[in-house]
Amino acid sequence: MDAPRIESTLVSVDVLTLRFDARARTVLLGVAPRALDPFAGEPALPGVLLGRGERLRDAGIRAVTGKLGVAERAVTATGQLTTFDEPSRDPRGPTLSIALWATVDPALLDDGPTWAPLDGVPHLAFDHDRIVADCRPMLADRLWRDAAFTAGLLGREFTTAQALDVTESLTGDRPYPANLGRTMDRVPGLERTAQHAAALPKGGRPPLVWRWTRDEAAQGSVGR
Amino acid sequence: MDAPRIESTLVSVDVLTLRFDARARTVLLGVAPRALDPFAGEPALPGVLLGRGERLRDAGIRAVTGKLGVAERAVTATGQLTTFDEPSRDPRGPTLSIALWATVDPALLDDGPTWAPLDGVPHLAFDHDRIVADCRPMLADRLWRDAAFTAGLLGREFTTAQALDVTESLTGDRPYPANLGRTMDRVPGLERTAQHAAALPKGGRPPLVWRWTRDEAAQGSVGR
DNA sequence: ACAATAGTGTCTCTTAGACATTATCAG
DNA sequence: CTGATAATGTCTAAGAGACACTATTGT
Repeated sequence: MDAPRIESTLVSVDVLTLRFDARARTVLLGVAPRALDPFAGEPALPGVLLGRGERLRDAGIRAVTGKLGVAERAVTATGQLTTFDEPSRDPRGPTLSIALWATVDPALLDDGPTWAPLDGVPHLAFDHDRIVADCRPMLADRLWRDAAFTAGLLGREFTTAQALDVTESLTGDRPYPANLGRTMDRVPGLERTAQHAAALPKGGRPPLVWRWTRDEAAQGSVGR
Repeated sequence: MDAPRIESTLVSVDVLTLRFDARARTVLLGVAPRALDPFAGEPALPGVLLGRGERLRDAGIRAVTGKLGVAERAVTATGQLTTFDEPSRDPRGPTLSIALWATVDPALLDDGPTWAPLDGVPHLAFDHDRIVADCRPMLADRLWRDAAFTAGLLGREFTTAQALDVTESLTGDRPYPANLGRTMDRVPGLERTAQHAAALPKGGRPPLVWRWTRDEAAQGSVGR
């Protein structure tokens, strides 16, 4: 390697980990208290330094598994958001932060990490408040337009009611069911089945089931 | 700095530099033959290694001024696209490439660099063919939605005909003038004036002039 | 029957797309 | 006047948004 070393910039990967809590009917963001200084004990996005030759996706999974305690197989999809480059964003020295998103399957979760509702994320270490604020519209924009993201968040099968809940969590307002149904009808690879899920314990008409025809999970393109 | 050095990944910045050629009625991409190995002599996107603590925008300007010979004040706007992380994309070793866009004012250009029409970019060094292919839709998507990008490309004032040319170059098909006019009417900060520009030497009705009310150039947000 | 939840038909308004027509220049 | 270029009125189709109404459950 003939390239400079000392002068090269460090690269970290910070992950906005999303999980849909069907019972609470909201999308949660994974945050973990920092183990080390700086900001020891304060909540932060899970992040790691990118290893030499490491893929962004691999580093992201390393962050999510290591700092959130999520099993690797629970990570259903990942993708890239944007890069933050303020030299002073890390007190240890100039460090690039490449923000990624990841979706996890709630069924495969151990307990332990902290999950905060997307509205109501606590104050975070570093510039992570800004990262969350800047990236939130990008996440909302991905819903129903990025199949890997949507499938990763909602799972292989889901009901119309869950789709409504996720949409409300991400975009901030709840669509009319008929309109969301039309939107979903136009999503490639998503199919409206004739099945109905079980009704809620409180009663009410059982909701319809939607299913991905292709395997939309396990894509999570990073870097294209 | 307590962070690892040898193991840190190198970061380069590669710039898709766009310039509108009003006479040729197309958008051109700046490419420069590489001075050094690898790929010496082959055309490539202008790129530099990111310095420690350097902002992405500054590195991008360094690449454009250094490798394309464009004056710094000719760079009207810059922004971020996406990051490419294949470890083998640079034969010298694993190097991240953060793709940026930059727009330059054609009036402030020296000659020398090579400009290729967006359709008809030659084969480029490294994985730059793929970078161009992947980023082109992102550029088309920015037009009329990112005021800094659009103003950077078209300048402070421009005609409807030029807007049609730029749209055709970026998106691949030419909108109907009436429809593009309605699109532009809805762009915040863009105003339809009553002035007409000079007609072409060949004759024809003189086109209308559009003007940015706010100073939309010189924004070029990178990293937000 | 009633409360709770979900699905659907349909009306309106906005936007996108497509032309045909009209307007203004040089020669 | 003719050829060239540009602007605009308008028709149609598609999509977004908003409700009202119907359907299916548990108690």
